[in-house]
This record gives sequence, C-alpha cells and structure tokens, in this order.
Amino acid sequence: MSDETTRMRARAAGIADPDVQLRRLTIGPRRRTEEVLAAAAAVFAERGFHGASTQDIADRLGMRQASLYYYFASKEAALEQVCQRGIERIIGDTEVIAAGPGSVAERLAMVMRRHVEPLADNCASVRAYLHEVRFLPKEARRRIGRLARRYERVVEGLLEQGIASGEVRADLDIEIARDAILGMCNHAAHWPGKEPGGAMAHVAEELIRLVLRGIATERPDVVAG
Amino acid sequence: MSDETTRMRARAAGIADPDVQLRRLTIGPRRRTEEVLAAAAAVFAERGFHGASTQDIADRLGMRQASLYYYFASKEAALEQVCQRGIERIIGDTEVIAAGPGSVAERLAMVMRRHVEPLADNCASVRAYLHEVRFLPKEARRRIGRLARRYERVVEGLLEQGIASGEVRADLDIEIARDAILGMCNHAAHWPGKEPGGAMAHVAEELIRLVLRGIATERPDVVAG
Amino acid sequence: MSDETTRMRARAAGIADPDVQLRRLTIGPRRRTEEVLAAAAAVFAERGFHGASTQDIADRLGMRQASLYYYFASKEAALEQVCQRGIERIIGDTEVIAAGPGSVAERLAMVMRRHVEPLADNCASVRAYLHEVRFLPKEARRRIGRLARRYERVVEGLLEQGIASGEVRADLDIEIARDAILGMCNHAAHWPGKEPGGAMAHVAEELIRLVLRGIATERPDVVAG
Amino acid sequence: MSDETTRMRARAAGIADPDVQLRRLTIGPRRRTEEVLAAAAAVFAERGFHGASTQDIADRLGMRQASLYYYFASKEAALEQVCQRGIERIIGDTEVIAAGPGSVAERLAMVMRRHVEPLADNCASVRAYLHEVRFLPKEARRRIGRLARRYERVVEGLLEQGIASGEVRADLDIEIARDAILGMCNHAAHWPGKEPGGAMAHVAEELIRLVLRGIATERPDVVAG
DNA sequence: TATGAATGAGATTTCATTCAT
DNA sequence: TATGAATGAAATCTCATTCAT
Repeated sequence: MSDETTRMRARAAGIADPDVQLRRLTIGPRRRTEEVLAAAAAVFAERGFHGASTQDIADRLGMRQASLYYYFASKEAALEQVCQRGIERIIGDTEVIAAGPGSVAERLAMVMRRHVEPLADNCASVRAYLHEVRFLPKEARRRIGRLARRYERVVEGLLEQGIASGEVRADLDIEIARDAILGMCNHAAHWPGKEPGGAMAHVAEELIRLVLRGIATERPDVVAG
Repeated sequence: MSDETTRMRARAAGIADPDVQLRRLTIGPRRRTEEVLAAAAAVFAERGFHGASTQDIADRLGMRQASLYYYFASKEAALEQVCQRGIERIIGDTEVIAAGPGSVAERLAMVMRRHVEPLADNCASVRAYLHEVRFLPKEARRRIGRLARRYERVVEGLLEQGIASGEVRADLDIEIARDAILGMCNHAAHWPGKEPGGAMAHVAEELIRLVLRGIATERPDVVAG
Repeated sequence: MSDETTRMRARAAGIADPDVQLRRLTIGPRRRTEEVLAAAAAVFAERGFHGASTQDIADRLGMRQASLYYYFASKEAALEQVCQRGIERIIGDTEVIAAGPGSVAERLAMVMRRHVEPLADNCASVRAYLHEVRFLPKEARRRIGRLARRYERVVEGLLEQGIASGEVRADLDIEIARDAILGMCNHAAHWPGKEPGGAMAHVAEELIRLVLRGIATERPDVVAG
Repeated sequence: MSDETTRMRARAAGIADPDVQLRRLTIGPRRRTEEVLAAAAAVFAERGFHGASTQDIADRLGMRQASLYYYFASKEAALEQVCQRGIERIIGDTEVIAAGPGSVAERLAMVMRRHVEPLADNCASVRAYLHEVRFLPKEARRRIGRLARRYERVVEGLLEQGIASGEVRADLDIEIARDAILGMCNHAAHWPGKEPGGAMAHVAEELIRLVLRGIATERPDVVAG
C-alpha cells in the first residue's frame, strides 16, 4: 500500500524512478546530500517554507519522508543549508570582481549581472533564500545574515569608490542606493514567465543602465553601456 | 477552562480584553469585519500565510478561533480580501495623480511616494499582498492580478508620456523600467527596522531621484529634485 | 456579508426567495412548521441524519440556521417528528383496510400498495423514517417503535386471518413472512431511478403477485392478480 | 496525559491493550491493514458513515487516530474499501454456484443462503455496504456498482434460465423479481437482535420457500423445500 | 542508506446550539 | 417570527519527527 503510494507520488512529481536504485550505488555520498538539498530548495522556492512539506521534498526525490532525516536534522536545518547555498551563489566571485580592474561602472555592472543570473536560471536556492530566510530561527538567521552582509559590502564598496573617484555623484545615500539596487535585482525573481537566456540578459542590461545613470554624476560620458 | 485559555492567549498576544464586550455594543457590524481582516493582514504579514494560523488571528482579536469563520469562509478567502485591500491601498489615488497636472517627473515622484508610504507605515495588508498573493488559488490570484495590472498601467502610462514628451529617454524598455521601479519600491517592505516618518520619507526621495535620473534624457535640467 | 451568503445558498439550493417574505405574512403559523419539517425530512432522506446539517435544512427554506430553533428544540427532535410523520404515512388507513371487507389477498394487496406508494412518490419522511430511525435516542425510538408495531400487527393480522381461513398455507412462519413482505416493500426505497406513476405501480403489482403466490396455499385459484 | 487518554478510550471501547505491542511484532503487515478495515467496517455498520468518527475506529484498535491515515488516505477511501469487501463477501462463490449443477430452484436457494449468511453472522462490511454505499463519492460508487452489478446478474441469470426451462413462470418481471429477492435478503440486516446460528438459518429457509413459490410456475412439484 | 509504522501536536473547518434583539 | 453574532466541541486531516530494522 505504502509502496504503491510512493511510486504514484514520484510519478506525479515528474520524476523517473527506474534508475534511482542504480544511481544510489554509482555516485558518491556527498552527491546524494546535494540532491536532497536541491530538492528542498526547489520545494521551498515553489511553495514557501511553511507551505512546503517534507513529503513534498521526499516525493521529488522518489524517497520516503522518513529517509530525509538521514540527510538533515530538521526541516529548519534544511532551510538553513539551502539559504546558505543561495546567498553563496549570489556572492559568487563578486568580491573578486569588485576588487579587480575596470571602472566602478564596469565592475558594478558585472556584479549586477552576477546577481540577476541565478534568478534568470530560476535558481531555487537563491529564490528560497530571498523569500524564506525570514523564517529561520534567530541564531541561524544571524549566521546567514553575516554572509549577506558581505555581499552588501561589495556593492557599498563600489559606490564608495565611485564617489571617491568622482564617477558617482557625491550626494548619493549609499545605503539607500545599495538597497535600491539589490531590490531591483531581487525583484527579477518575481518574473517567473521570463525564460532564461537572451531575454533575461536584456533585462539585466537595462537594469544596469538604469542604475548607472541614476547614480552617475552629470557626466554622461562616464556611463557604461 | 477554555475561557481561561482564551484570556491567556489574548494576554500573550498583547491584547487588552476588558472592553471587548463594550466595543461589541458600540461599533457597527461592518467595522467588526474590518477589524478581523486587519488582524488577518497583520498576522499574514508577520508570519507568512502558511506560517500563520487562524488561531493567531483569533488571539489578536480576543476571539475564539471558530468565530472567525463567521467573517470569512476560509483562510484563503481571508487572504484574498487582505490582498485586495493591499493592492487597493497601493493603487490609492495614483490613477488620479497620473491623469492630473504636472510634469511626468513630478507625477511619477508622487506615485512612488504613494507606493512607499504604506510600506513606511508598515501597512500590513500591503506587506501581506506583496509576499503572500502567490499563495492564493489561481482564480483569486487572477482577480487580484487584474487590480495589480491597473497599477502597472499607471506607471507604464507615465513612462510612455515621458517618452512622447521627451522627458524620458526614448531607448528605455518600458516594461523593464516599470518592473525595476516597482521592485525598488516594493523592496522597501524588506526594511522592517526603519521607523516611519522622516527616515522613510528620505528613502523615498532618494529612490525617486535615482529613478528619475535613470530614466531621464540627457537634459539634467528636466530632472526634478 | 452573511446576507449575501444566505442568498447564495438559497439560490444554490434551487429555492426562489422573492416571495418568501410574502408567504410568511400570508399563511398561518402551523403551515410554516410543516414546511420546516418537510425540509428536514427531505434533507435527512437525501443525506442521512448525521450527514445532514441544520444549515442544509435552513438553506432549503431560505432561512438562517438559528431560526430553525424556533420550530424544533434540537436536530434530534426534528428527526423524531419526521420519523413520526413517516411511519404515520405508512400506516395511513391500512388498519381500516385490514378491518374492512374483501379476501385476505385483496386486503393484503391494498396494504402493500399503500406501503409502496409513498416510496414511489419519493416521500421524504418515509425514506427518512426507514433509514434514520436507528439514530434516534432510545426513548424516542421506543415511541416511534410503538407506531411501527401497529403497522406490523396489520400485516401479521392479515396473515393470521389467511391461515385461519385457509387462504394462506398453515406452515408459514408469520413473523418471517411479515418481515419479508416489509423488506421487499421497503426495498422499493432503493430504486431512485424509477419515476413515479405507472412504472412504480407496475412494480407494486408484481411484488404483490410474488408475495401472494409465495404465501398462498396450493390453490392457485385463490391468488389475486 | 494523551497516553492515559488512549488507554481510557481503549478500555471504554472494550479493547484489551496489554498484548498490542506483542501482536505488532508477531503478525504480518497485511494483517494490520485488514484489522484496520475490519474496525472501520464495524464502526460504519454500527453508527453509519457520518455518525462514525475516525476516533471511534482508532479506539477500537487501541491506536491513535492519526495513525489510521497510514492505512487509508481518507475516511471515504476507508468506506470504499469496506464496501468492496462487503459486496465481494456477498458475491462470494455465487457465480460458481449459479453456473453449477442442480435445478434453478436449488441453485437460487443456495445463492440466497449465501446472501443471508453474512448478515446472519452480523458481518460488518456487508452491513456497512448495504447502508453506507450511498455516501461514497460518485466515482467510487461507480466502481462498487460494477461489482454489485455482477451479483445482480447472477440472480437475473437464474431467473432467465428458470423461465427458459419452464421452472419459473414466464410472466415474471425479472428485474422486479430480482430486486424483490435482494430486498428481502438485505432486509435481514435489519434484525440486529437475531443471534446467528439456527434461528437465522430458519429465516433463510423460510424466505427461500416464499420466493420459490412466488416465482414458480403452477407446478407445485417443481418447488424445492 | 533507507524504510515501515506510528505518534503528538496542531491545522482548518464544521456543527449544533445559544441568546439578545 | 427570525436573525446576527458567537461559541464549545469535535471532526478530518496534515505534519515533522522518531525509532527499530
């Protein structure tokens, strides 16, 4: 009875199950953990943390609910790991980029591209991070918050550099500008209809142009793009 | 026993109960419905739709949980009504403003102010609308979507007018700009720490300046603020 | 809000409401009570006692749930009154018929006709009585049982007379025969597809023939029909 | 506290709990599912589908109410499985009997005996089937209906054969006769007071005699019993 | 590495009923 | 005669989690 139920669920979730058994034998243990977290991320992103059940996650994996607990200690722990992957994905190599060569405008543009990219790819952990961090217990939220802060520093740093170099107008409120930029980029997560690839790239470039003009000093020749 | 339980809950939720009996007699029936929806909005905004229980709502009202169902048919129906109030609050009189006098920049600035205001006031229905609409069943989502579309039209219309009049640069992708603007404004909902009043007003003005510069043609004298 | 709800319900239940107000003023008080019990009977018959809600009854009347309690003291009390009407409808004038003229076969045939008739008419109180008496509290069940017993006596009496007169074979177990006859007749309630009128009358005659032959002595000429 | 509650309930329901733990280890998994359905059948038969609560079922099993949902997906699903067992119990080997040797009268008598037997044994699933199928959702009712149809065909088939062979009078309306026979047999379910064994067997034989005489041609020597 | 069986807590929702008006 | 507002109790069902295997 339970057996049939599981298979039905797996099928309903659009998961092929024939080779699951096989895969289990052929790939390493870490990989499976990653799969589980990816499934959790997908479900959290789609239904929200509280709207998602561990059963949903298990279904997506062709696994029983109870088995999940081999991979994470609790649903909340799973969310924390998902969020960590999400924010890490956003941070990516932006710190390296920001510290690298190029004008502030160029570097900020690259950072923004990196931010919108995973959303364009519909990256579940990033989406889950954006909407669901707030449901993490305080302690975990603080841990994730420390990572998020690093990313905020990247953008702030660029804006500060821009002001110092004259590329960015001096009257800009850096914190607000930073939040505005992040808000605009994050908002890209709300366009579920946009397919990845060309369209989203266009969106990113348009956003970048908007921002660069918005923050630039009155020397249009400075503006990239 | 149940009675004590309720009182405990009400107290735990920080609600004074002594005059509840009185209030029931003194205020009209419509009002009570509004109170219930306000409580629902607050709870949905704070904990998310799925994270909020109807018990939480009842507690906030000093009411028994079953009694809520006198006012709404289901939790989802409550969410729809909350969301409707949220989007209506955002729309507000923006259509009138947009159709009114003044330059595009001035009118867009006013519209943005109106958008950020309720978030600054921590308006629960608006916050609930922004984060929780997506959990409405399809049919309801469509109904709310129709309202949201009206607001989007307001912003689009202004941008179009701006392009026509030369105030806004012609190469702007209107849809993207519209989403960017809304995204930035909505993002204000993510600053729960900001107290209302001066600070948020400052934020709004800064955002407005950013946007106006971002979309303006290269004639700085046109830009407001 | 509640008002709209009620109208929606009334409409959904296929009840015209425009003249309800009028009717209330024009017809006597007893009548209204009968209407309420008829509605209760219909709902009990259709959904079973426990499956029927007082709301269902109110809907059918275009009335609010609370108003029902003006007409009956409790749902169980309503069921008792419905059942009483049901069994009384079955008893009808069968006692008179049984005491009247004609052969046993003729009189039994008439009694059976009277039994099947209300089922053919889809008489709600009779259907409700047959299926739902068992959910009455003991005391009420006993009261109704006394009435039912009267009807059983009618059939038993006819069978006894038949044996005495030689019309019915002497080896017949009267109690069993009585139950068999009632069982067959009651079973007519299970044919919801049969429209009233000719078809059901045909069914009744066929049942009568079956029974009369079944109980008759080996003198086929005695058998009616 | 909950623990005591359960024990109290189990005791109140007349269930011994000491060896429950033991039983769990000693009997196979399929068995447990059967036990659960048997308990459901008993409760449905006794109180009606809507009058029975899942708590009642759990009590009878010494199980927590939530645990039932491991064995069935919903109360309605449980009813469907119960009804299936009920109608299957009635069908039993009647198709084999009907296709076997012997006169139509002999075979019909055996079929009727098989029908009344489970009712005499107070078989819960059969009683539940008879009274509660109507509360199944349409789709399920159709599924069960297909099985019921098979049984009806058995009786119809015998009557047709009887007419063909001259054992049964040709003017008999087969559908009505079939329903009358089933109705009479089913009605045996309404005698809850009758203890199994001799008494019910006597009832069955009496019913059979009634029916056979009722349907027979005017050649009394043909009639069995 | 994964599962079957079960559970405690709690969720939403329904229901019969009450009572002041 | 009927209703609006509310309630206590209970119903069905879901969920995260545990634990022996």
